[in-house]
Amino acid sequence: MKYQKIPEATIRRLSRYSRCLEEMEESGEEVVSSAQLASRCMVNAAQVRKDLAYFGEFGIRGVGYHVKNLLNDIKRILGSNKEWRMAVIGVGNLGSALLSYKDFLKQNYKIVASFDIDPPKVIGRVSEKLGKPVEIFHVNRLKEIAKERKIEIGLITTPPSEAQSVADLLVEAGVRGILNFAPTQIVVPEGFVVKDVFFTTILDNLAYLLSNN
Amino acid sequence: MKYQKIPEATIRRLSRYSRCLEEMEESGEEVVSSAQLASRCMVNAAQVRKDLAYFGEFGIRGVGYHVKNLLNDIKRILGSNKEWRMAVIGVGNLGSALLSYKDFLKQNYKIVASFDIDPPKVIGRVSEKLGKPVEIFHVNRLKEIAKERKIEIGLITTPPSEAQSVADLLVEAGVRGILNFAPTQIVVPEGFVVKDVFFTTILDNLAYLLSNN
DNA sequence: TCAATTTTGTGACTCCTTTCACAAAACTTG
DNA sequence: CAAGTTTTGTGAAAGGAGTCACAAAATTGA
Repeated sequence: MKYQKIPEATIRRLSRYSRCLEEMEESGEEVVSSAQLASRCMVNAAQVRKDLAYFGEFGIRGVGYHVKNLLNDIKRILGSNKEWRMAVIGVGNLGSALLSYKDFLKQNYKIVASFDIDPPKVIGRVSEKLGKPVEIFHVNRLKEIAKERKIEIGLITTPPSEAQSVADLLVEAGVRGILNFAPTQIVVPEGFVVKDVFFTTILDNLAYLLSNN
Repeated sequence: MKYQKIPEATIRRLSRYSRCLEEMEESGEEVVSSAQLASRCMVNAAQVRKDLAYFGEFGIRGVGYHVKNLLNDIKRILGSNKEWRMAVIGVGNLGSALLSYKDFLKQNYKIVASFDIDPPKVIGRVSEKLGKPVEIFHVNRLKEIAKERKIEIGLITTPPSEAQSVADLLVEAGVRGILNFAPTQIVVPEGFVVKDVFFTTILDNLAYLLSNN
């Protein structure tokens, strides 16, 4: 295998494979072929093999892939085998929903702090939801707490008007990854990564497909 | 302009242009060039023009595009000019956050009903949040209410274990569009459309980028 | 009115992604 | 152990998507 640039789409699919493999592992399946995994993930079997080929050889010809091993390998590739420490900034409706979002716990994504301009307002509701409540700090302590708690990813769930200034704070605090739920484009320096989650963009997509089919 | 298949990516970008144009309209800008719009949306100027060219000619050579007209045209193309009637199924933390999600109101996406297995549990919290509270029905009334209220898009925010059966109900009720927040693959017949919003998939993406840069 | 300027719309090119097709490798069975 | 079967890994082909570069169209100003 020679080195090549890895397509963004490949990474997205790896995450999908990872999820499917987890389900398979839970239901006790030990070996899986590229064709089985592909049909489960709604992709082409050659695609599965090619995606994996970017990173090495993981299968046994004539047999397939060991579910457990492949899952580990994919998680190692994605970097989702380690625990990622996250903070939520903006503890409104969406923010507090994320604080108690169960799928984060199953995967290795852990929210270790949260921030708001008006911290006390929601403490009660959040702590009642979880076994171990996530503390809510005032935003002006973001830099301090982010360093202290080694936060690596920030989830921005503020109103759009505040998103860029929160992003600036995160950058200043050295938080290199941002998941932006605020429906506005934010800009960060080289070396930092922003991924947007814009519900209305996805709805626009759906609306287009529904209008034209 | 001859007919061509329109790339999925083009549709996503149109939604982005739409958002930028809205901001421009609000700030009183009347005319915009492809270069300006492009830099604002972080894409190539030729890309903007090509995306639009799939659907016709909207600009004036030597001048640019009229913000207002272009915005209308794009919304018409996307189908986001009409009001879309939606339902939330699964009124947990995420579901109720969506019920009071402000950006839906600004765009033409309206939640007109919600469903849960245990409807009364959250009524108080939801209704207190909004001017006009969204009613919560028992899931077994989904088909009935969906038809009555002309629901076109369903937002699935149940636990993953229930997602497929909820999708089946939506299909049965003739709800053609599904936005799936439950972290599991769901299957629908030809003619129905599912878009997934998997937070952990996006985090996996982020994790990969952070691990390898 | 006409030359200079601006900016669109688009054919051609390049680059990237997916699919195909088959040799190579491992396992199975008699 | 050898022939048959299965399934991987991968070069080559096909298919899409993004960028470039320029003619065409509109405006401006003298």
